[in-house]
Amino acid sequence: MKKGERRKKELLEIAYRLFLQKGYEETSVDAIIEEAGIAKGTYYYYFETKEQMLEEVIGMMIEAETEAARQVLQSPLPVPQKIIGIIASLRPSREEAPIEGALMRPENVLMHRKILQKLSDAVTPLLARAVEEGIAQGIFACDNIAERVRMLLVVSNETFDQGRFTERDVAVFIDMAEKLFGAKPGTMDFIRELIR
Amino acid sequence: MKKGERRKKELLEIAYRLFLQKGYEETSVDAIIEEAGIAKGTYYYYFETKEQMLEEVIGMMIEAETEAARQVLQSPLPVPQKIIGIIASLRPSREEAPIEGALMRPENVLMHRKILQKLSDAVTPLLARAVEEGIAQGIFACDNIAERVRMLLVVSNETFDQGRFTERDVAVFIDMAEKLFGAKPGTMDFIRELIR
Amino acid sequence: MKKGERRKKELLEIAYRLFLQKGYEETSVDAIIEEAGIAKGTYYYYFETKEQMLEEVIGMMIEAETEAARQVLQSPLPVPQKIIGIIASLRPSREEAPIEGALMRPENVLMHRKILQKLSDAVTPLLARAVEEGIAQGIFACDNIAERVRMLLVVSNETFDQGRFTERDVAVFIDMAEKLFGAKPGTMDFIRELIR
Amino acid sequence: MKKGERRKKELLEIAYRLFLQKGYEETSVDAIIEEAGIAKGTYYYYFETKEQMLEEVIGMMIEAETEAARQVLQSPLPVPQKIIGIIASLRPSREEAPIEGALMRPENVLMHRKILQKLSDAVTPLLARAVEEGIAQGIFACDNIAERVRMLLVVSNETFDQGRFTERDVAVFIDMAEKLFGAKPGTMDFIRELIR
DNA sequence: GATGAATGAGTATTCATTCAT
DNA sequence: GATGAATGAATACTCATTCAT
Repeated sequence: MKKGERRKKELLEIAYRLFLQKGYEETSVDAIIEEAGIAKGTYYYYFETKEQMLEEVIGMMIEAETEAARQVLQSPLPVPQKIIGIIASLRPSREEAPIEGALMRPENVLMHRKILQKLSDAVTPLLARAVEEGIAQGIFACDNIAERVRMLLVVSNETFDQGRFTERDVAVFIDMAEKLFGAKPGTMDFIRELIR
Repeated sequence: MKKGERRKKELLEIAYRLFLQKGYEETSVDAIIEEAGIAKGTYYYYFETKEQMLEEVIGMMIEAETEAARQVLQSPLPVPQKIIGIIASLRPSREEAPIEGALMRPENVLMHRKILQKLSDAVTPLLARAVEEGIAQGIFACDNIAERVRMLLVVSNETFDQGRFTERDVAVFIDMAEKLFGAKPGTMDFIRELIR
Repeated sequence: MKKGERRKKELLEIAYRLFLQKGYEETSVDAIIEEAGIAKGTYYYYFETKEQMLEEVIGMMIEAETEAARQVLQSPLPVPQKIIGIIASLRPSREEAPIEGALMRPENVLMHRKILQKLSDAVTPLLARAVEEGIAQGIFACDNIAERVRMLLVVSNETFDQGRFTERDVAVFIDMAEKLFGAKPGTMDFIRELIR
Repeated sequence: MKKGERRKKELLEIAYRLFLQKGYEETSVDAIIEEAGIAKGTYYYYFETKEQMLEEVIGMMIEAETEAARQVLQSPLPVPQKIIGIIASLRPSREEAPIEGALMRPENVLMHRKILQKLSDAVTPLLARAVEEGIAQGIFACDNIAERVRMLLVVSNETFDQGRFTERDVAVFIDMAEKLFGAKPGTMDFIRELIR
């Protein structure tokens, strides 16, 4: 990696952190360059606009997430665990940036949305493959796989991202996940442990 | 209603329209007062801050929506139709403000989110009552009603608000709705017509 | 004149002075507001953009110049004196703002050009009327009056605005002016005194 | 011509084109180097500042124009045709850079002015020689030749550069040109064809 | 109730220039 | 000869909010 590229990645990481902490709109270019200890011009040497930087930040994140998902997919875990594992890994705020609130705070809605959409697009085919695997193994039985996967993602995001969910939410989620994929009751019960 | 109140409501309606058209952040106080034909001072006589106005705009909307939902609930429709009817009425952009895109556009994500959350809070108990009715009638069979209702709302919003959904999305949605509430297959098939 | 209007005119005058001193492009909004002792917002309360302000500055100037020209036209001076008097009054840098160089300096070329064009448009009909008067009196004899007037204006501007002209320039100018309007040699000789 | 010089001339030509297209101020160094496919540093290896480059661009142009004028002067054309020919050749936008508008556009006023001034300085002596020739041939009869030549140049520039002139402008121009040099009426009538 | 003049901190972006390699 | 990363002062413009009248 060349000098310029390293610098750029460094900037992306700083920006990512600031975006999460204060929100994209609320993070000024000034704040970013101060944090990075560079001049205004240097910033604009690497990024054409602030928005373009956001795209790159998101792109970087997506790449990392999907890579992680690919790993899970290739692991020897049982299919249901794979699926839930991948879904669980999609919450960057948990592992990477343990900043309370983070993506769910109103200032971040825009970024959150963008990330979710792209992440969903990238991860859906991976999850679909896992479901097919499950069907082949007789664990699942369903059609319209991609649509079901996407629906599960949506519910998962909305239910768990807020950080505010009850045991009953989990119970319903499990019930729904099983029924979505036509699994036997109890197949997904392990989620209960996972989430706690 | 006194003169001042009327004026205030008028302002709220103008603001609501502008917020939908251009997004909350992108709508300046200047734009609002110009549209309303009033002076800056007058605006701040009625609203402490622009954000407070947003809250009131949302409040006004919620009230209208829940009132509509209450109407549906008291109607003599079959329970499944009631439920779907209420959910369908939650999309303000369709009936109230026929502005294409509107709430789903990125500028509106913030407002969208706020509205959805509050709307969901307000409407969930109404929907829950409908589900209970359905259980009493033997059409549904499930526990954790509130959680299930909320999940359905989430999926509905995410799936249909974007305006971009396929027949397969609808099929999966129907399947899921039936299973969520423990209804017999086919109970919710009427949705297919409704949505077309 | 209301409070706001007075303020606006004051700003226009300050800006005019600064534009002449430093050139339009080189005069920042910051410089103007500092000189005027007002806040950024106040400036933009009165002017939508800096360029719009330039238009207004120019408009103000044109108005003053043409008014002066009208005065000369109504005076009891001999026609040739009227014409030359009006042309002479068109050089704002001389009487109004005795700033050396001023309009002719490269930074001001743009403004200069704009002013000259508009001034020329406004003053040409006045001068044309004077020429017609001269024709009626048998002093002049020519056709295409407007075109001749405009040509005289052009030459006058280019020759005398630079401030660097010789006696021979004056002699040629006089000769040309006489011939342009078909006057007898010597009719315009008084210019020699005027310019010195 | 050495490698370095060739490169420099190439840069000057690119810059000249860009300056005409977008104006000097509006053409950034970045734009120039991108077009030329060189690095920032290389640019500053050849030119100390952007303004100095402008001077060189203009110098290059002047040289080309005066060379053309010299050619006309040595040609066997009748004197009036020589003079008008030279004047006509001074409009670079016509022959050299067929960019509509070009020099007359407000962004270019500065460069235009600089060019005109220098061009005028360089060409005046050549034109003066032509006039002297005309006097020797008995076609012209006048004094203060240099001043008259310069005045003609000024009028020509202002009248024809804008592209917007009427037949009457041409008529007045011809009349004035003849009188300026003391030529017989009709001597310059050929201009009418030339311009059409 | 209503006005509108005034505020000023804040924003993203531009660009000629430098210099170590 | 040539590179390209780095600079930082400068710029026009926005906008929610205040307050004396």
